[in-house]
Amino acid sequence: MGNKRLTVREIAKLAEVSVATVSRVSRGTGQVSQETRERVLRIIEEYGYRPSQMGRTLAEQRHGMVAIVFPGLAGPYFSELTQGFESQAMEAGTGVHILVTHHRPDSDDSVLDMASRVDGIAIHGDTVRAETLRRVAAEVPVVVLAGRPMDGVPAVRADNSTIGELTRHLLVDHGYRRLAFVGNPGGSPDVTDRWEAFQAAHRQARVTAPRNPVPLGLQQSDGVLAAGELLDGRRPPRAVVCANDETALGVLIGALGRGLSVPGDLAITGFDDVPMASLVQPRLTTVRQPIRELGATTARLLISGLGNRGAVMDAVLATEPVFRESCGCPRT
Amino acid sequence: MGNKRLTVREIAKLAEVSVATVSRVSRGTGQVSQETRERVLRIIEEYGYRPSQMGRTLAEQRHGMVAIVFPGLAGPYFSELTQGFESQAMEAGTGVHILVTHHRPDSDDSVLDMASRVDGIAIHGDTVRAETLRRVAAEVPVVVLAGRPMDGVPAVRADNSTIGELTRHLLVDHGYRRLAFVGNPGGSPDVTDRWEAFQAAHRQARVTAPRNPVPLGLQQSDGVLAAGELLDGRRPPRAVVCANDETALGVLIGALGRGLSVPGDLAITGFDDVPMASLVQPRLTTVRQPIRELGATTARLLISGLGNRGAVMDAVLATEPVFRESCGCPRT
DNA sequence: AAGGTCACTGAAAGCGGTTACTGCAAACGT
DNA sequence: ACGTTTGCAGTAACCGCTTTCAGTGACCTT
Repeated sequence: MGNKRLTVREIAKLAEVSVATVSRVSRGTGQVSQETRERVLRIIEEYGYRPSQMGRTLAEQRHGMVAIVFPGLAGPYFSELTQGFESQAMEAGTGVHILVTHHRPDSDDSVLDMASRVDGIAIHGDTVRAETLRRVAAEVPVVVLAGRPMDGVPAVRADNSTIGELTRHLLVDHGYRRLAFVGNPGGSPDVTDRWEAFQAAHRQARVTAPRNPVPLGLQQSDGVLAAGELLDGRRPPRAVVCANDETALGVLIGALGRGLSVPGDLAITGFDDVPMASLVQPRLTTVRQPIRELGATTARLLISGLGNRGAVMDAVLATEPVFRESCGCPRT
Repeated sequence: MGNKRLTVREIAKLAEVSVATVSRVSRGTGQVSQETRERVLRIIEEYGYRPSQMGRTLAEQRHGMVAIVFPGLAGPYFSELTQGFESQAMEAGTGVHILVTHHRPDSDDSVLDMASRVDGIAIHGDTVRAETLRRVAAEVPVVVLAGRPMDGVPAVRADNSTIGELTRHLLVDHGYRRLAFVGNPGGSPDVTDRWEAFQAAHRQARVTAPRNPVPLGLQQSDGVLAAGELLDGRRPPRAVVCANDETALGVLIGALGRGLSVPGDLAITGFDDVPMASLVQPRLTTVRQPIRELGATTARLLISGLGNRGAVMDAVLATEPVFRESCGCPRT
């Protein structure tokens, strides 16, 4: 186990050729006679030689690898995002390095460090400080994922304003009053946008919006916590607009567990349209966001951007409201 | 953006010293006079020089990086695992590369490729073929995570047999008959173990076990699907033993959505004791598994094993049953 | 038959660091 | 006063691979 690997030179010696020829054979470039090629291949096969990536990287001046930086990876959102990103990277023959910050304060260092291990970095909104973002962008191409473009760093994001349509639907079409918003606007640019769209919809409908959101995280357990906070209080809301589906599902579980009827006693909406959203009872009204496409677009922009600068600077992907039963609409 | 980085030689020229001195200053080794050190540091600061990781790697013959290979990363399990692994790696000053296979057939290549980019690899059970595992282990230290040791490759795992205690509890203490098992034993060594412990408990209690499990994945949505399959059939089970908490929560949601009472009409148990397990209503009876510790132990074993061979070969972490209300026990 | 083309192969120069070894001057010991 | 230690800095040899450039026959052309 862990035997030291053979190098080109050793293989070259064994095959009685020069290192140049071994390199040509192993990467299939240049011309090598049929006979020599076979001899070298036999030796490579026999000794299980695989060229060292670090040697290759150093010589080629490229890593064949990009990184994607996340705050955390719980929940289906990041899973989908990664898949979209990876599938696209794979097509370009590029590896993907996933870096999770877990909101650690020293994670900015890791990101900086990463800059000299990859050819490009996609950074999820609000995972590193602006200063760090600039320094990283000075070394390698960077794309902001689910955030706003900044200092010439392009961004890819989804249209969060659609949550305003959902809010309008609850206020106007269903006539609900006293809505609550679950999500921490300070936590990510996405949630900031959504909270603002929620407020804007209230203004348009001339209904007073709640002064504060319920500033919790984006996981299902946060939704359950939010349900406790909202429903055990003395003036529970009539409807809850959640920053994402996970928290909406948490609120739903919390409400059902308390014997409440959804949407009868409490209407609930989410954002993302994860698989669970259409599986629960009642099915969740939400906003469909092309998460996988978001990841794929980011990867494309990042990888193509490695060559040519100054293409798309701010890709905003369309989203659409999905009306199901959790808001009070009849099943169609 | 993306300017080419400065090299040691350029910094050396700017600071009017040799590359050796720059290297000594930047890594804080060897002796350098106060005066020279300050001059070099000033230049480094001024030009924002950061030594290239790949140059360093090549010279030092170590990457300062280990990898962890997962089948996917949906759900809290992998999130916890990663955190445990990373926190431990961080203490050792080692970076972590996360590789997600998504069950792609060509992912074995990525894993092999990874072998020349890191100093060690932790591979989650059943994510790569045995043959691949051997080849990787021939190049770098490898630890199997949540799987069995193999061909001299050490493993770290949790004691899955405790699910047998839970099964016994349902059969004997509660006297339930007609249990179902949700999980695909072919999907991972963990589920294999759990399915076997489930069957063994039936034999011990002299109750006929169901012939087949409900072979679905480990995500919450799979649990909802399982609920559909089990509860809409003509002989629904009295209790469901799920391979993990996520599916158990899915089954719970499915059952509640159908207007069933849990545990009155259907008892449910899980495995993992994720945060949600104690938040839902009724709270979930499950097996507590030290997921974070599992990750941490794996990292420790992997990183320490880089130096000395032949230490622990099979670490089995203890687990314990957690009896709450979803199995039918009264709330304590 | 001389000159040119072509296919193949090897020697050597990097890529960006680290570090063993060497050199030099100043300080020290006897 | 002379040899020795000590502190500091530079030269050059790697680390594993790619690639340019040059060299060598064999084969064509006129």
